[in-house]
Amino acid sequence: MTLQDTNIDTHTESSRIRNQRLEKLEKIKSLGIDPYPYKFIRTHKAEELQVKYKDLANSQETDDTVTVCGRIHNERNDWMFIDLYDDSGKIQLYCDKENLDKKLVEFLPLLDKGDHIGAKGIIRRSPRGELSIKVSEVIVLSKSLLPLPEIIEGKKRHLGIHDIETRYRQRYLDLIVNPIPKETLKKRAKITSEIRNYLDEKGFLEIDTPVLQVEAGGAEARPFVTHHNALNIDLYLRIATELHLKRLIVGGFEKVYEIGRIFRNEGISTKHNPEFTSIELYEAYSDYNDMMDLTENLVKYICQKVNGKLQIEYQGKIIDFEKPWKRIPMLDIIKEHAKIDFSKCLHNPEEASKLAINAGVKLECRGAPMVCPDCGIIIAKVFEERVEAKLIQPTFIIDYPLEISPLAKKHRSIPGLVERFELFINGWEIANSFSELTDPLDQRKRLEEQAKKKAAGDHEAHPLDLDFLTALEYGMPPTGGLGIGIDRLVMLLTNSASIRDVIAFPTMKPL
RNA sequence: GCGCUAGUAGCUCAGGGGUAGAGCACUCGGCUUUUAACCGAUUGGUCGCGCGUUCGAUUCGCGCCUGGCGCACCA
Repeated sequence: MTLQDTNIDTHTESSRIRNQRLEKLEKIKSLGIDPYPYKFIRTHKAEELQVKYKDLANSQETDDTVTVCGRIHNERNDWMFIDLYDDSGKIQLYCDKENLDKKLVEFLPLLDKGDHIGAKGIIRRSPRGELSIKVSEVIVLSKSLLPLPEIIEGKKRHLGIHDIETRYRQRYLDLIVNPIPKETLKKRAKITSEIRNYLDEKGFLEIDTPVLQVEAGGAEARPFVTHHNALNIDLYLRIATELHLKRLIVGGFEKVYEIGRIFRNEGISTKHNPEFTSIELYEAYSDYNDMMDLTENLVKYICQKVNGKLQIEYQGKIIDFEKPWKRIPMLDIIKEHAKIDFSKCLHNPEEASKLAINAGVKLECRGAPMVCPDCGIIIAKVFEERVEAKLIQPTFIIDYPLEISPLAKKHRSIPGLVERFELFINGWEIANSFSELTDPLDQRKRLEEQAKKKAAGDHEAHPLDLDFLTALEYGMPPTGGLGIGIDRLVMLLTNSASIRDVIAFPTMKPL
């Protein structure tokens, strides 16, 4: 049900319920009570009380007066018992009507499930063992007009939503009634804050770079376009933070990072949201080997901090972060899984495509045959098709073909390859890293190649960022760079099946 | 973008070419130390939207909308 329904259609069941609550609201106001007051001071949260009084015996009553506040989730015995929830948990309120102020007894039926209330009373444990507050005062803190969704599981009725669409579209409802989304988002916050702790400790500086850009570079992806009215120019939403962070290295910062939202104008799936969060970091005087160590240590640190252990279960699969992570050259692992040896034909696309086709890999892009693919693209295709899904345990794939890595430095000993790695876990690419290309002339050449592709209609080719090339010409120190997809890492560490579960408000088509 | 699948009361779901069903919620009454409180009664629907077939469509057909899953693209 949407608010529109309640506003426009006065004949639905939901509007009938809303009207009943509006009548209660009016009655509350007519008693001189503000149903939406400004502030409430509580002495305890629910969980604090549960801990503090865990040893209180059944039927025991204390002299301790406390105040609590939260949302009513359930009520029993005609408002004799109220289940009150705050963000720490539940506490039961007990309204002993025989000994309660008559005004309060009359006021209680004006409440509804979903209302926020504040209550004052003494702590007791009921004869059946439920810690309760025997209330002397109850005030409304926010009158709720719409009913919260409830579900019945077996014999238990409780707040909840089954409908997945409602959960994502009205996430506030999901968060009110389901414990898991709240836990997942808490863990996500923990993950990003621990990443910051880890990097800040190591002397990295977090710097924000522009989201609105004249050219969206640093990755292969289609950008979103927007318009700046005063300048009367189209701008792109960034698809990576790479090129600006590298400018900061040129500028003299030696360790920088950014945790930021990036935007890619692509399809939506359980693993893709149009806006997602990456962390990119750059460290001067380092190479991709250093980045591999950093990645492994960082992810292990995060996993330990968030889950308290290094073995996790993801959708039925055990993933072990503890053992040293494998580091395998891309060509070797292709040889292992696809029985193709590309090492002798890194400069011979005809031979490479013959090997791929013989092995049964279709060289197609969007269903159409590839036009003159170069070696790098062929190798990447074979890798994606034959290897990627098998990389369940954390694995570094190292030394990528040059053509698919226009921002990475050429391999120091193997012609045709670059110093690049990607980290795979559960068959997903989690991280991407290079010994950053710092040679301004080589970089210019490679971006000009990309520009040609772009001109030929490849929407995802890298644009030519002339200022970035100028920056490199002033001199960039040897630098290791790393990018990690935060959302997928959070999915793994929270056992979430869909990226929508780790994003508070995932992109949905409007109704 | 393609394929499969779903949409019926506030919630969870059943049904099926002939007046639209259940449980829970809501409202009312009873009861009063409950935790699914309990007992009773009432209320509640454009069966996602549109077109077609039909005497008659919520049901059958086609199209559309929205979601889910898978594929493709990608991270």
